[in-house]
Amino acid sequence: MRYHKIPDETIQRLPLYWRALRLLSENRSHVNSKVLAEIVQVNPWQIRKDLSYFGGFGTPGVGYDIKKLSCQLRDILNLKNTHKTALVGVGDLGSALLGYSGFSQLGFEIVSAFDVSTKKVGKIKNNVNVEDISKLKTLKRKGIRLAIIAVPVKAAQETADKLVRAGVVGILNFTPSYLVVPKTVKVISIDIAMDIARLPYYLPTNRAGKT
Amino acid sequence: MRYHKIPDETIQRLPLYWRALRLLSENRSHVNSKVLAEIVQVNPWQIRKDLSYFGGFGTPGVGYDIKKLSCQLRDILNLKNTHKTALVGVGDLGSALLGYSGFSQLGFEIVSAFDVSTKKVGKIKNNVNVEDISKLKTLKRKGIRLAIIAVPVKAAQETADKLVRAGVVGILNFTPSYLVVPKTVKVISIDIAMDIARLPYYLPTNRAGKT
DNA sequence: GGTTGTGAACCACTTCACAGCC
DNA sequence: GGCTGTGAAGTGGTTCACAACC
Repeated sequence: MRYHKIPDETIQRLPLYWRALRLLSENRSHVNSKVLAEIVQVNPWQIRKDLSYFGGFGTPGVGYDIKKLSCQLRDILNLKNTHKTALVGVGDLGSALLGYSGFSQLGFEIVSAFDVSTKKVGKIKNNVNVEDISKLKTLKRKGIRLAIIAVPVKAAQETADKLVRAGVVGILNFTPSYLVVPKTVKVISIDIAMDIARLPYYLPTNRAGKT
Repeated sequence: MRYHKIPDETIQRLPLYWRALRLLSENRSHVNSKVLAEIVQVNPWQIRKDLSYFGGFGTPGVGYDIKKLSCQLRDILNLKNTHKTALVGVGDLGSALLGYSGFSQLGFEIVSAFDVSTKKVGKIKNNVNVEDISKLKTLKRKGIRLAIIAVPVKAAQETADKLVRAGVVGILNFTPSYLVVPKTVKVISIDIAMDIARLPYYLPTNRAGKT
């Protein structure tokens, strides 16, 4: 019954559990679903169900061994070894991402950066040398299989195509466009503008609009 | 039947429709659900259902008037007038957000920025004066009701509390923490790290793990 | 003929409830 | 007694199919 028809929603919650466990591990050795549930703001049975998709990690009457569960989640999420990552587009957003500690904490290491601007190529940012976009082909040789796209919208698909040709199998897309890629390549899109755009909907106004 | 029990998922899709319509409006005056569906990568009947929650905007046999629908979506999403917004935390991320054109395109205007660091206070970034965090109280007087939190995790809840006290009713939270706020305040959290963390799960490996 | 709008059917995730285990 | 793991029930968003309309 393992690894079979697991809801995407479950996969989305696993990192939350994992992060909570990391914090908990500083103070205690065990946790039950009720306590964990409160931290990540979901129901206890949701957590138990999620974890049960991958097998029983807990002990009835006791709860979950934090160290052990943490390790197993890390394994499931495939975060055990560090992932060398390339960044394409070193503009405002790209630069911010280069300095973003969240990546390294999760085991991502931006080892390569690319841009089209001759102004940026050759510069060194956060210990990473910015290369010309034409050097993308070298990714395969370097064993880099993950990439972050932080280029202007119009260049997004083209960049994705190049990355796929360079052997990239996972893409973090920060542009607001749907990328067409082979089924073997996984794209996760982060579209900040679209998240932001729905905030005003929920604000108190003269309208009746509410959930 | 208007404004009653509308799925959150629908609200999340409306901005996508809106953006697609903006692009389409440059070339044509009408669009049907099939074409729009292809652009935003959802099913035609999903679009029709979503729109039907708010009333009939289309014409059978013809489709949707792009200008009209666009305008109506903007109205539903409450994006008609610009929203003055405050930014708290002018670090890497905060700075990137200050230069982010996505905000202004949606009608958000960052008119005020705050930080605790004496190094940053007093500086001017992207035409915005960085003030000391203690000046947050002035938001109410200035009529600013939206805020972006881009501070370190530990300061997140404290910042949220201050913002609520200063009359803020909508918060964009870029920190990885659950914010406790009154029910009248809407928080939208953007947790980049958690989106990123699930990418490796989908990568082809020795494991059997797949959806 | 083409397309919308929508009640009904469907399906997938969530929630429940309890057997099983410590 | 306390807590997990899970089949079964419930719920709500998605998909369908077709009547209504241009």
